[in-house]
Amino acid sequence: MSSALLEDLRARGLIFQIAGEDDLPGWLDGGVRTLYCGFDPTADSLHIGSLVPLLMLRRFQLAGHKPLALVGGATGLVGDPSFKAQERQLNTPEVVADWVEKIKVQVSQFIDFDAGEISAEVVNNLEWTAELDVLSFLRDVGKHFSINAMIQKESVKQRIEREGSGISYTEFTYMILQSYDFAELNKRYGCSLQLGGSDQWGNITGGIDLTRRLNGNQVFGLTMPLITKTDGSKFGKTEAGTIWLDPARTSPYAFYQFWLGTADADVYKFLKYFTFLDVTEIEAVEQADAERQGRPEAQDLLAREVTRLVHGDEGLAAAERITESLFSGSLDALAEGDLAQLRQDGLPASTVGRDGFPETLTQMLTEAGMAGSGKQVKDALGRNAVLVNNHPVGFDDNANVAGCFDPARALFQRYYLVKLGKKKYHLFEIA
RNA sequence: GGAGGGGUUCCCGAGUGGCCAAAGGGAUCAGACUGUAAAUCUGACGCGAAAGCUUCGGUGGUUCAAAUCCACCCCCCUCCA
Repeated sequence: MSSALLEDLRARGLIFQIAGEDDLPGWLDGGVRTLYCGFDPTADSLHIGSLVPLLMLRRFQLAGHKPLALVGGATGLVGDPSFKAQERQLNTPEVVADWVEKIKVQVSQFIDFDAGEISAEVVNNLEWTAELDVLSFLRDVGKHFSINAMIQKESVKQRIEREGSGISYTEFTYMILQSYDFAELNKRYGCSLQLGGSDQWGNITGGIDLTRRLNGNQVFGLTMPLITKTDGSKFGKTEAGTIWLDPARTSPYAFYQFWLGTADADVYKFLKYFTFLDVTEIEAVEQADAERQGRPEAQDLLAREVTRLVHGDEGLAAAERITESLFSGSLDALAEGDLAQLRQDGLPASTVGRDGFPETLTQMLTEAGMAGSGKQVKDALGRNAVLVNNHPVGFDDNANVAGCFDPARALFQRYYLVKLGKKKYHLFEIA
């Protein structure tokens, strides 16, 4: 392997499989190459599961190649069955079109559009599929696919074999659509490499075959490993749900906290996956952490780097301000402006009128989103896990909301910082 | 179209007339221990502060009593045509 980029990716553990392995290094070293990775609009925002491929596009661009980010306006209408246990619910074309626009914007922040020859581009596969008619599709594209081969694909096998589920013709066709994308991008842009998660292997090799048949060109595929956690739980989900890239869905603060909570067993691996720090640098951090007893520094580094990548310096600053105030500073140190700032920065907060108090604290905290149900608040109250401006409140105080939010306890006459459990904070401004 | 199997609380999965808000596991939440980590242990886990209220694909019915029985309907899977 001669390409320095591939060496680096290999060292980061970012390469799972390569199609065309023998020729890929030479091809990459031979000049500016065009590559793509697709993102289907399954929501109005991507989540951190798409982060590795997004950063991957950037890694290639930094290495001197031209990245195309494909937003699946067409494939998003069909639904990818790869390794999915169940058939997916179809969204309306209007909804998908709306999501496409949002995801275009999101994807764009990771790649450079003003880089001359290697400027990135965003493309939408609806462009070349919208007016494709069924008969042409069947005759010109479908003819190249063998059902016998398709049902052998691991990605749809469980849907075909597993009792209790099934696969519609629609989803089964997804692979052909994606394959067609590759062939089309090859024709239009000379694109010859597709990146994707390891679950995309089948779709990618399908595209490679089709491109060879349709255009007579050799093209490549590269997949990244599925991101796993040592403890076996699913990456990217937390108590609060999915970690989104959209700050309106997951605040920079929550985002930062997510990375900060990475397990030791995963953190060095994640540094390699999710940051642009040198592998040697990451290894040095690991070494230093191992030699020092106690709290490692890697999580801080990871949280900082990734938050900056996704939310910029401002987002990072906001996240750090909140974290600093809540977890290391004392409340007394907070100035009035700080509290307003925390709220602005994305600390969960709400405004309640003093005469608008609900009957019970359980209601109040549940409504604020601090717990899923009153039972959970009740449990926390019973264990002294609820603090209002650092004063513990117990189950006896449940019906005494006004007492819990005693004006004498307020910060600056109106702020109450409520802590439930070890990590959940909510700022109440009592008007 | 025919035959068979199945739809249970977030997920998996028991439960075949009362002892069922429904076993068990997972996930999740809280506590202890810690490093805002992991592992472990403890508690909670339909909703409700409580009284109580609402669940077992849907609708009706039988019964003092149904997730469990009956009828019809919807959906999924397997095999046959």
